[in-house]
Amino acid sequence: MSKESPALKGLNPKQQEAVQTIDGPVLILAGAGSGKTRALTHRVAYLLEKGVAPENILAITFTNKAAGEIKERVQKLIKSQRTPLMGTFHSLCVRILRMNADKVGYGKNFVIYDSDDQKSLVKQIMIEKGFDPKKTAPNAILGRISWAKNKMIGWKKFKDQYGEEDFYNKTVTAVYEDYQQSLQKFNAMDFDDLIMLTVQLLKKDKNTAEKYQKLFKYILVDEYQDTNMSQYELVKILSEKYKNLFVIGDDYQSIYGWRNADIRNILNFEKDYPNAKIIEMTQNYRSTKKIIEAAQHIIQKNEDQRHKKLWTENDDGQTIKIVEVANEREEGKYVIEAIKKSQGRGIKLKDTAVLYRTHAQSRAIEESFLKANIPYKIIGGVKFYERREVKDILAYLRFISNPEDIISFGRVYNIPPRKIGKVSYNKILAEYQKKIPVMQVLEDSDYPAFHLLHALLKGFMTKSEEYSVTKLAKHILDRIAYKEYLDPTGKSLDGQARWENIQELFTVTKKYDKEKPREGLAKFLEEVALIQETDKLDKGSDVVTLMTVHSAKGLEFPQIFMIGMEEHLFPHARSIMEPKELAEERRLCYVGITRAMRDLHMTFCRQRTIFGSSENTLPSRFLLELPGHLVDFQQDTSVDEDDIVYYS
DNA sequence: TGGGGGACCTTTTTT
DNA sequence: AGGTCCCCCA
Repeated sequence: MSKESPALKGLNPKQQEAVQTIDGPVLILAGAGSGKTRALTHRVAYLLEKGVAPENILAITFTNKAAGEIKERVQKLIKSQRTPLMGTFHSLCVRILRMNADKVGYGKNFVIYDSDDQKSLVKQIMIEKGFDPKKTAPNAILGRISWAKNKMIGWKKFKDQYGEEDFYNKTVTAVYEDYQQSLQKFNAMDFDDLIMLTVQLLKKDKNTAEKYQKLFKYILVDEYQDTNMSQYELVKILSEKYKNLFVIGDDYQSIYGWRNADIRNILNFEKDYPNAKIIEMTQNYRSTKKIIEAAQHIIQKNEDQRHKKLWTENDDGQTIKIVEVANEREEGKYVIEAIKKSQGRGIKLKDTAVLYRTHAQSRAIEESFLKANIPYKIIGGVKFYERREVKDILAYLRFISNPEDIISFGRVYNIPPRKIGKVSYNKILAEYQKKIPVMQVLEDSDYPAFHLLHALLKGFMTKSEEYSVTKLAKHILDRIAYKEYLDPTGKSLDGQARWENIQELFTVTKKYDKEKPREGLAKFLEEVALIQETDKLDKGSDVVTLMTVHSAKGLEFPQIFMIGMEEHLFPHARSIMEPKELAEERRLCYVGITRAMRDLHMTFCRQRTIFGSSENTLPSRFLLELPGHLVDFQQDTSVDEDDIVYYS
């Protein structure tokens, strides 16, 4: 080990190899807790140390938070004025597209639609085209469109390939075309477009492609097992010139197949990049031997994986607690009691996370925490940026930023109520189809309510040229009397909470107040569109974290509770029929178990309330697979007094 | 026009 | 059980 190199300090031999192999394609198979982030960070530092210019390094991570952390840690290792470009696939693509929007037929101030916006647009199109959104779920259509985009199949190609198939595909074909053209007309992109359009751009325009290929001499991709085909293509094109491509991941932790991630990207890496170097990192630094062994038991049943064995020098540790309870309330009680006991052993609340398979489980467990007065935070669920009040104000800002955005207008026109109903809105929509801008329609109308709205919005647009984002947002709230709209009496708890959410939004807008007004607004809207829930997770406050297993990926906690370990819930009912999906549930379970450093509790209920009615349940097959010497089974026979339990 | 009330449908995971 | 959608009345 070179003493001079801080980038190589404190690494095991495998990690050192990963850091030092800088030329050509490299695949790191990094088991859970094997120091993946560490290897990535040190590799960036090592490149800088070797004199590679920061702008020639591109690091793609799964979340913006991960990017931020790596940035921070790199700076601790090596002092550099400029930092390499680090971010998610989506943020990288936005960056490229902002500079080249005209080349793909968009204006450079395009907006990004979230799933809500997508859904309203699809619904609108379905109705126009005479499809019944109740018969064919808009989400199903969107799922198919997303699938196509992830496979780089645009609407024309989709029409050629699937346009004549079954009714479902015919519907998708019809909607897809309109959907895509509407997006372009609105100057809006959905998440999948960001990647697809970037790849299309680079394929079409060799000069642009070459520019980025020359720029990104060293490319690093984290969580490679969760990349989809369009992302795979993007990476392939960008790395074509220098082929200094470093990917890191773990096929055991591939849990985004439903989002069209393709596990074959990691399984076939050396086929795609023939002289690739492959390094396995299998020493785990996170968990006890028992936890590792349990995880290994779960995962080894999967075929079609790169079989590797995780090992650790850590202690044996405690046995895993498996707990049977009567129902969700008892489950909550068990979790609370166990947490209280663990506090006695010096485990802090922030050292603990409760993981569940579905968001629907969060409500019951949340109630237990409320009742016990133990502070907690929930990651995900109804996300901050999807809350009604936040979306309302964002819709105003988005429409001001981009008056073509009729979906945002659809949110704005009658909030708060100003006597413009669906009928009037449809008139505007009809005019809009004839390519008359919304603002024009409002102005030309002889309906007074339209004039008022026009004046209001026009005023906002003028102010947006001179006001900072915060000032503009406050101005809007003030002018539309939003606070009064939320809570006319000032007494409802709900209204207060909503108003507080809006106040919280200002902590984000403030970051952009120093920018030029319009630019600050655009940047703010962009951050909001791409932010992730786990990005907000800060280690500061001493509270228990509640989240789905998916959200827990990449995190670790001394104490983990996996609740609802029941058949049909985990593995989920929707996955049981399909071996591929079942394999993914298994990997998800593996991810959950390997989040735990020392203590792991897994609970299951005999009965669970599903859609309001109580159903009998069976323990998860995953629990039954754990060998006896690793687990400590505990049956909680106490029941609520009015619960009668039948259990066979 | 919009709010209230009832029917009905929902729950997988999210950038 | 809870949210959403739709219809009808004021």
